[in-house]
Parts: sequence; structure tokens; C-alpha cells
Amino acid sequence: MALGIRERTLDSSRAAILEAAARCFHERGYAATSIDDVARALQSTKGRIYHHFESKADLFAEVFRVGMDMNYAALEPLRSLKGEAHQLWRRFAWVHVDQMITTRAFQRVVWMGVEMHLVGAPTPHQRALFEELFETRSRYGDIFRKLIAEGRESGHFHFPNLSVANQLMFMTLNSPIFWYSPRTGETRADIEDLIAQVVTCAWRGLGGTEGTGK
Amino acid sequence: MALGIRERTLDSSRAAILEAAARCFHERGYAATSIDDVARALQSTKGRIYHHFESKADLFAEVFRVGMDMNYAALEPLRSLKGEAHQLWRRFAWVHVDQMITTRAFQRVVWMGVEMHLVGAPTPHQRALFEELFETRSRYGDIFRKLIAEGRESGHFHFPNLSVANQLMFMTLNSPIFWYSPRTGETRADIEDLIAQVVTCAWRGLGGTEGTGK
DNA sequence: TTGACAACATACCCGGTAGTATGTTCATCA
DNA sequence: TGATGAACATACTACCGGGTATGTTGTCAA
Repeated sequence: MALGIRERTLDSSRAAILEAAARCFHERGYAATSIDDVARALQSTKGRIYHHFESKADLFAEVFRVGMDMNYAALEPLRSLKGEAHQLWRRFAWVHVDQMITTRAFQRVVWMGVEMHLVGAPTPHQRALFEELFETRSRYGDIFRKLIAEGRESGHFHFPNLSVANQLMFMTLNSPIFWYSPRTGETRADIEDLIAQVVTCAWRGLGGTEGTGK
Repeated sequence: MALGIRERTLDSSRAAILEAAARCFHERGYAATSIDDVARALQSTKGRIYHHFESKADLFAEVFRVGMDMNYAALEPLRSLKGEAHQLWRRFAWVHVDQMITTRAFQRVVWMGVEMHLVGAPTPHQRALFEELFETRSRYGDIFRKLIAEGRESGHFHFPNLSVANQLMFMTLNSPIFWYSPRTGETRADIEDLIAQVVTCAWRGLGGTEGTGK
């Protein structure tokens, strides 16, 4: 049975709201963004948003979830790859940085969510929701943590403390969400050049032996 | 003439407010922090804060300024040093990271201020004030930018794009404001160990030749 | 000692915002 | 074709937070 207009528009309407919310949260932060702001960005009104989302915190959580889902989806094709950890790391890191650039509004929300922790989640339901999202985010981080730990054991990475190295690595890989903004006339090649610089910087930071990364 | 109680307490009272404001902004962000929050942190009331500061934005700006002042003050003893750029960079970077850790609440506010740009500064007076602070921050950044540019020319650093390298470097050096939190029983040696890891990571990221940094 | 003023505390105002209650429209289906 | 409900828009409420107006107390100078 073919989908009716309702079924076809529902997801796209939700998606449009999430997109606008991501942009607003990205630009102004969570607290400084009002639901009316998001509605204005949609050329719409509050009613539409509250029809699809229970609360502001819930909307934020959904943006967070979508952002994480996009990350997992982007990494998925690589999960089955076999090979040395440090080489896998480079491919994973590349995809991650690509995500940070191409979906940066959502990724910024993920960042903000991790930063905020449980501040501003009054109801138990919301706390549980966020706990679950943090868990998801944490498992995502573990993918990379595991790779650099293995890379160190195999002698391809060199750093004294795993947790610190992991923090510093993610800082570099995530950094485009703070300083990247699209330039007019920018090509895919320009972006890939940027990605390469970021990945190389993180690679070096991990003490990766020069030249063997690519 | 000896200072009266008023003169002696004025600065310390202002300083206490700035300290509390820095902590609140650090923990909850600018928009989510109310003046009452800061007052509560001081075991005090709004009246005290508005007696010393014109507005919330003004208070924030002052915290920003103090943070930047501390950075400049910390670097000052090194400004007269002569030597090769890449070696100077390491000493400057060390001091910078130390600042990020030991005065992280203020430094986080500086970060937030740069992030917010001019959003939420409605009056021309506030805009001008923030413009000046950004200018100060920008000049501070130029100190490092100049060093890594010279270090590249002398063949000690290797990176394709100066602006990108500068961004990535600062991301690493600033990162403790996001992930560092003091541990119980932590010694100065522990902190210096941390600083060393951060500086080394940034050094490597810049393509610094291994071993010559220390 | 007393007037003046700094350094607050208290009480209040008002605009903005999260959330709700109530229309309104239009597709779908019996 | 009329009833139903999804997908909104509109109108409203309650509250919070920035800012102000007005006490209150202690200090200092004359």
C-alpha cells in the first residue's frame, strides 16, 4: 500500500524541525534558543513543534540522537574492515572529521549535550533519556579509544596516557565544529584537503610514525 | 595614607564576584546563568552584583577581561626571551596550558566570549566593549601564530596551512578547559605531567621534529 | 556627633519564554 | 458525504530572570 500524504510528510516535517533546531542550537546554544526561534527559522509557529516533540529538552535530545545516528551510519561501512589498528584509525578518523564538517550543526549539539551533562534535565524521564544518549556517545568514543590503544601496543602510536591521548585526539578531530564554516565556491576537494590536515594533526599528536599513515 | 576598609574591601569584593561569576558561567554557560545564581554562589543577593557591574553582559565582559589579563601577565616574563621560534613556542605553550588548567573557569569564559561573538550584546556600548576584548584576544593569538610561522620557515614545524595549523594548535592547547577537572590528592607534579602531554601533542601536531622540543 | 556616602539587601516591575488549551484546515475512510 | 483525526495555527497562562527603585547599615570625614 502506497503511503498517503500524511505518512510521506510526517518524517520530512519532523526532519525539517530537527534541522532548524540543530541550526538554532548551533548558532545560539541551548539556553539562548527559544522554541519560537526554531519556529521562526521554519517560518512556522510553536504549535507545529510541540505537536511533534514533548518539550524543548526532548527536541534537543532528538537532535542529539540524530547526530549520533549519522555518525554511526557513516562509520558502519568501515566496521567490517580488517587490518592494523593504526591504519583503521586513519580511515575512521577521516570519516569522523568529514561528519564534523558536513553535519556540524548536529555535531555541535552532540558536543553541547555532552558538555551539559544532566544540567537542565529536571524530570526523571529526561534524565533517563539523556543517560541513554550519553551511553551511546560513550560507546562511539570507545571505538576510537580501542583503536589507539591497540595502535600503541603495536608500536605505531606513542603516548604516555591513554585517556589523555584520547581526549586530545577527539579535541582535534572534533574541532571543525568550532572553526569550520563553509566558504563560497568551496569544492569537495577543498574540504577533503581540510579533513586531511585535521586527521594528520591528530595522527601526529598520537605519536604516529610519519609517513605510514596514508 | 593607609587604605581604609572600603578601599581594601572594594577590590576583594569585586574579585569575589568575578570569581563566582566565572564559576557559574563555566558550569552553566552564559545564557543559563542568572544573576541570582551568581549571587547565590556568593551567599549574597543581586544588589551587590549590580552595585559593582552595570549589567550581566558587563559582568561577563569583565570576567573575560580578567581571564585575558591573566594570560598576558603569565606570558609577560617570557616576552623578553630571545631564541629560536620553535623553542620559544614550547615555553609559551607551556605557560598557556598551565593557565588553561589553573584558571580554567576564567579561560572557559574567554572561550565562550569568542564563541558568542557579538550575539547578545544589544547596546552599542557593549558591542564596542566586546570588540575591544576580541581585539585583545586576537593579538594574544597572534603571538603564537607568529611563532609557529617562524618555526615553519626555519624548518622546525611542518604544516600546509598556517591558519588551520593555528586553529588546531589552539584547540589542543585550550582543550583542558573542557576536560580537565582537579582530582583529589593531585600534586603540582601531576599537573605538570598533564601540561607536558598537551604541549607535546600540540608540538607533534605542528609537525615539530621529535626530540628537539624539550 | 552627625551628615554623607559606599556597600550592600529588599521589594518590585516587566518583557520574554516554556508549555497549554483551543481553534482551524484538510486528507482519509467508512 | 460526513465523520474523524492528524497537522498544524492562535491565544493564553504562569513563571522566571534582567533590571530598577528603594530601604538599611556601617564607615569615614569634618
